[in-house]
Amino acid sequence: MSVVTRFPPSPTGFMHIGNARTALFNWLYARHTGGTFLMRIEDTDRERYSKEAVEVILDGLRWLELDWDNKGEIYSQYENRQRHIDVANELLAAGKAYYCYCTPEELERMRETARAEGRSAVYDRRWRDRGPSEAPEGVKPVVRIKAPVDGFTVVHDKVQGDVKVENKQLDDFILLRSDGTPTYMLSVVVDDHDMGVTHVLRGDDHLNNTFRQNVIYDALEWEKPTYAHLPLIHGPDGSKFSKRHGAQSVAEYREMGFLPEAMRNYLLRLGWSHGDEEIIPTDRAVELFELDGINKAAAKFDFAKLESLNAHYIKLASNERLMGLLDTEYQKRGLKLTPVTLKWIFLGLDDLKDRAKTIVQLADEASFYAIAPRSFNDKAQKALADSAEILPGIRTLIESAPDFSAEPLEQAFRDFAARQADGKLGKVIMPFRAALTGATTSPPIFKAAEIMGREETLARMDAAMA
RNA sequence: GUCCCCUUCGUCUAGAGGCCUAGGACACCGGAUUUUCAUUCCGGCAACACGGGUUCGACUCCCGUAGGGGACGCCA
Repeated sequence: MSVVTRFPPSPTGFMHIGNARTALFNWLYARHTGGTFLMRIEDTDRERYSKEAVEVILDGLRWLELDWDNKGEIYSQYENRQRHIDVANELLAAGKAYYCYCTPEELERMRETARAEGRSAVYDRRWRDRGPSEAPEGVKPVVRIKAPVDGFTVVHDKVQGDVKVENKQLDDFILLRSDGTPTYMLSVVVDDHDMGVTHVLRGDDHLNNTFRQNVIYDALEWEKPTYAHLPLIHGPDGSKFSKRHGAQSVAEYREMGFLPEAMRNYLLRLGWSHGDEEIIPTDRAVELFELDGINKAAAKFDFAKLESLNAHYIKLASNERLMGLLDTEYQKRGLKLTPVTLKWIFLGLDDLKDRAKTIVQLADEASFYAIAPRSFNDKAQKALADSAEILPGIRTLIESAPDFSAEPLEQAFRDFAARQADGKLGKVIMPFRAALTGATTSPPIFKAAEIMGREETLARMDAAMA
């Protein structure tokens, strides 16, 4: 039987990093097995629903390059609501579900009692065996399922193993609300069944729900999917990953200059492993991804490791792609690139990309090509001042160099340093670097000079000396 | 409170009873390379939560304790 997985986010307005990993795992498993990866939006909560919120999720998925099948169609839980209602009515007709006329106040009291008595099940099943003839006037009932009262239920989970819970911990939960709309618990089961989902990979926080969902599967005599509950991602301090830990949504990571393939590699290794392999590009991940490589314990998010992976993938990225990324980054900054500066950056990229951990950093480091320094930082000023007396000599060097390319230029500087600066290379190179970039750190400076050419180099030198 | 899950270096993890003197990666510290900063390369520091069992032998199996997390909605 072919594998069918699914990713069912609710449109909350942003794509949480944990959800992104869930999507990745579902996608990988489908791709690995040659199965199908489906997309469904859990949009039954109409108050929260908006088209924009859905788009945000889809954008996140597209950015991560996790494509879904079924010709790109997206299932809508809301659109299937009639089917969910029909199923509930079937259960009602079969005597496997019943109307419950409890008021919210009654329920609240039951909750208090349950808690006081140290029970986890809340509802006391008072309407389970009463007929609708006893129904109070004017109360709209909910539909509840008849869950097993005795014994225990076991969930066979691919990650957590066999998890056993006593049935008395569960109560007769709601299928249809008093306004007739289906609850999440019912809808997931029906949709998963109708979509032919064979493997449910989702966050650990759903493990408890699984017991309830299985009650529905059993009542309907449907075959249950294979479950794999993924451990959660925690913040660096071990608590739930929240705003104060930094970026929560994939969109923010994109903003910060992370590459999607780096995100995928990092997220994959957060909770999944294959021996000692660390650098796992996506095609390799598809080849290797098995459920038994999933770890059971929650993992803490580590920005430093993400950055190091990102640096790795930046080095691998083509200069053409990097140019595109830089272009959008500079647009955000309102910095306009001319055909000339564009070319300079492109030529400088081989040196630049070895140094950056993020696209944002890359843009920072490349920006001296785009704009001549308008000011000099403290260290640069000092370098310029310390070498004030030999600045004219450096200028002449630039002006008269017979071959304005990196190596001969460097040789000329070395010779000059030997003659005019007691052999101290730094004394001539640092002010030169400062003049060209406005800073005392930069990519190899003679290469940069070669790229910008004699004219620009001279102009910057003059500006620095002014 | 009740139920469920988890626990190896600071972090992500390898480890399926002897292969473990517990391995790798990131971070950190040192060194080499280098015109700067990086990169790269070499080296170092650093962990089986605790207590009981089982076994000839336990990081690996069992029980308990502690700590962490999750779930207990007419939300999803």
